[in-house]
Amino acid sequence: MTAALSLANSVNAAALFDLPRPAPDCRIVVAMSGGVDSSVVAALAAATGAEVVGITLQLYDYGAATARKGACCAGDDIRDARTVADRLGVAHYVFDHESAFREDVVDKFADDYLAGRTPIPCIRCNMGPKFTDLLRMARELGADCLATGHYVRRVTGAAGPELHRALDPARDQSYFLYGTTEPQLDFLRFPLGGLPKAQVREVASQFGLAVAAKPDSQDICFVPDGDYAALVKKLRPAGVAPGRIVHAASGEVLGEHQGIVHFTVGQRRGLELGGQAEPLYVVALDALSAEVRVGPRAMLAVSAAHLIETNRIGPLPASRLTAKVRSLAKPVPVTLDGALGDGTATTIRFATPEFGVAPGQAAVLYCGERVVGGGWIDGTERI
RNA sequence: UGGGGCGUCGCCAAGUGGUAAGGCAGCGGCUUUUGAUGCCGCCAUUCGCAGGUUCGAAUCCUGCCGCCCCAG
Repeated sequence: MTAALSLANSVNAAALFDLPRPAPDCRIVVAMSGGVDSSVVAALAAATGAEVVGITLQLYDYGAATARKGACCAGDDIRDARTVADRLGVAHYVFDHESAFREDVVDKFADDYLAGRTPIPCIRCNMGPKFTDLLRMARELGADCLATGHYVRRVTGAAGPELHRALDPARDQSYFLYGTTEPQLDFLRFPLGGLPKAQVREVASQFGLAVAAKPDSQDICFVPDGDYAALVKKLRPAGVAPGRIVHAASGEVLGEHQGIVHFTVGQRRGLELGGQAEPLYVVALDALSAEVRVGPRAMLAVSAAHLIETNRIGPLPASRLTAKVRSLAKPVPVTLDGALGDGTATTIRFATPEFGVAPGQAAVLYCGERVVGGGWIDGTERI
């Protein structure tokens, strides 16, 4: 009671879900990872008066991961989600999604690294398990929408729902969601996109949720100890081979390495190349020769990036396009060289050189606060 | 075993009598739902070894060891 009252003063729960009918007639499925954010979403959903069904996908079950802080969707986190659901008095289902997660996310993660790319499993997880599989389950359950704890906003524009950056730029997760299709977006809700994280934790406390003080998740959830290279080696023992470290400009062999999977374009540390006048960075990775090419920072500058499998959300603006090549970065001005969306390939050109653009990462396009789309970086044009 | 040069932190490298710069690498931390970058902090009681001179030496002297170059 108290919780609901004080909540009413700070947040209008119903407005956050943009429901098609009066709340009591609605069914909201909430994707519950076991963390604070999705737990608060569940609480807010319950506060609307709608029927709430929490779903947790069990994505992996590495024993070592269960006790790890910052993980999600396995072991303790599933128990946390259940505890929250019980507390809120809402239904909660756990689905074993390990094999699909492994196929859609983990295997591709390993293969990308072996190919000299730097994957972003979080984006693939959103595209597949969460926004395809879980979303289908929600529809099958007769839900009116699927709500998640992502910090991003769904705004209804003239041409339909749009995806916008979170109000709090420090929490914005739009980079990880550029692949959301318009039909998916139509069904999705992101109630936290307009709230600062501090307030989310506050709401969690107000509802008496045990996860209120739980640490934020970080790193790759399915890598138990942060040693992702070890996981790749475990999954693809034959694929990890040592090789040479070569200067990208002179061709001089500077050293050796224990596998291309340990590196990413733009990386400085871990090369163990002493005696240099200035720091050397990984400029390129060659999977065939197992060669790591390095050079001074200036060699990281690129003028353009080639994108594949692009997605577009909403209309493509004529100008004022910006792009992010990594999650934490200010969007920088770009121009688009080609079409965008429907899986086509395209090229973005940076107004000023961009540094450390790694193939396998994503480029996400914005027009102001709106996410216009994005794609996987397949290659770059050096300056 | 003739001549010349060099030997300072894992690497590069200042410092030539006054009590060990800096860079690279490494380590730790901050930041972070990818990988990175970045930022902050730490990192040689000791200068190839052994003696000597001096109030005081990495810096001067002697010997030894090691490496390099030119002569052979």
